This record gives sequence, structure tokens and C-alpha cells, in this order.
Amino acid sequence: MSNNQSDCCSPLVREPLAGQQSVELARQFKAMGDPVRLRLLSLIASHEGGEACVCELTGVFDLTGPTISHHLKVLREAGLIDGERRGTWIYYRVRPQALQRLSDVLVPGGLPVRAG
Amino acid sequence: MSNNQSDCCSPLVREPLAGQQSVELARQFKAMGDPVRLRLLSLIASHEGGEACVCELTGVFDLTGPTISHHLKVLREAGLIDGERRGTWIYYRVRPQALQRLSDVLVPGGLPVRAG
DNA sequence: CTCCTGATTTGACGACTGTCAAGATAGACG
DNA sequence: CGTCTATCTTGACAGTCGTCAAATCAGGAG
Repeated sequence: MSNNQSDCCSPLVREPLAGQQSVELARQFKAMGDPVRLRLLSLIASHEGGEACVCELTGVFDLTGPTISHHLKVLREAGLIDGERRGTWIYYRVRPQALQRLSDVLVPGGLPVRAG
Repeated sequence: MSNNQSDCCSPLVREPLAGQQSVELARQFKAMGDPVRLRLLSLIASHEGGEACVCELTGVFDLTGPTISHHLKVLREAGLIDGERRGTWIYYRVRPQALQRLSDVLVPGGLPVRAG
């Protein structure tokens, strides 16, 4: 079985998910299973240049800095975003491969698709 | 903004998710954020005929009936599966539209794609 | 009607999660 | 060096979640 992350995975719909794979995927879906995190992900992904500084994210929500920081950490540890410090600010960007992989898992067509 | 569920949604990557939409989507992603539920979903989706009876799902896990039932309820209330009683048994099947929608949200191409 | 089997509901309990306040780190600037 | 700003970490607390045992509901068979 192709358990490799870069080679990726058969879609959910084609064959039963193996135990280990389900744990990995669930971790990523779970990270997206919170409205705040989903919006953070979207804010980052859709921001110009494909990246956003924490300072641009904090103001959007009625939440304290530490809470935003916590959510970003969850997204980062799930492998959905990457953070990079540049001077005073820390910039986050999404990992398109990760989103693509999750997207692929969900539809029967799955991997083969990819309309360039 | 096309906030309509059937018309669907712009992908995460194109523009920031609105508050209400993020809550709905998060609910579905959250439902998939558990290894057992992901495997259940996969078992149902990949089962012959596109449906599976609860009795076929229970034996797969080292979990009690009530627990499986609970997870199925979560998936059902998230709109990811549908259940139907036929005689003694209850059969579940996935809602392909729901999975498709989630898949679409995750990639930049989003809706327009669809390589037949 | 009574019993049996399949499935859900209820109630309980430990584990985990989202949130905040307070403290700690990291770099920029005097 | 010390200070200021941006971000993260820690500790605490209420709320939610995953799980099981026990009770309940729905059909089929005697």
C-alpha cells in the first residue's frame, strides 16, 4: 500500500482507509474543524502574496493574541501552514500540497485529476 | 456573496471565508477530524453498492456498538452521510455532494475545475 | 403477546480543547 | 546595555469529546 505522504493516497471513496493513514488525515481535518482556524487558513491563503503576518490576523477576531497564536500552532503542527520570521514579524503561508492532498482524498476521481 | 449551499462556495484560497460559512464548513471538517469517523466514512463510501449496514461497521473496530452509533450520528448530523432502515438493519451511505463541496473548497481551482 | 437481535439513547467519567491573563522570547532601536 | 513591540508559552478553567455500561426503541420470529 502506498502509505507515502508525497505519493499520497487513494481517495476515501475507493477503498477503506488504513488505520495509520486515517490518523494522519484526521489530524489535518481536525485542525480545520474550528471556525476560527478555518478562517485563519482562508485569510492566509487568500492574502496577497500568499502569506500573512500575525499582526494582520489578530485584528480580525474578537480573540486575544495568545489564542490566535494557539490556533496557528495547531494549523502548523497539522502541516497545513508554515511560519517564517522576517525581522519583527512572523509570516504564515499555507502548504498547497497539504490542501491538495486533502481535497484529493475526498472525491472519487481523486489523484488522477489535476487539470493544469 | 454566494452564500448559498447548493450554489456552493468559493475556495478557501481565493477569498476569506465569511463567518457563517466557516461555522458550517468547520462542522463538517470537525466531523472528519476523528480517525474512527474517517474510517467509517471510508468504509461506507467504498463498500459495494455505496452503502453499508451498521452491523458491518461495528466489527471493524475495537469499540462498542453505542460508540459506533455515536460516531455515525456525528457524521449524519454534519450532513456527510444518510441512514435508512430496511427491515432489521440500518444502512448508511455517503452524500457525495457534501464530500465534493468540501473538496472544492480546498483547492484554488475550486468549483470550475471538473475534468470529466 | 413474548422473546430475540440490531441499533440508538442516556448517563457518567476521564481526556482533550478553546480561551484568557500573566509571563517569557526575539528582534529593532536608542 | 535597556526598552519597546510582536509573538509565543505557560497555567488555569469551563466546556466539549470519546468511550463504555445500562436502558430503550424497532422489527422479525416463535
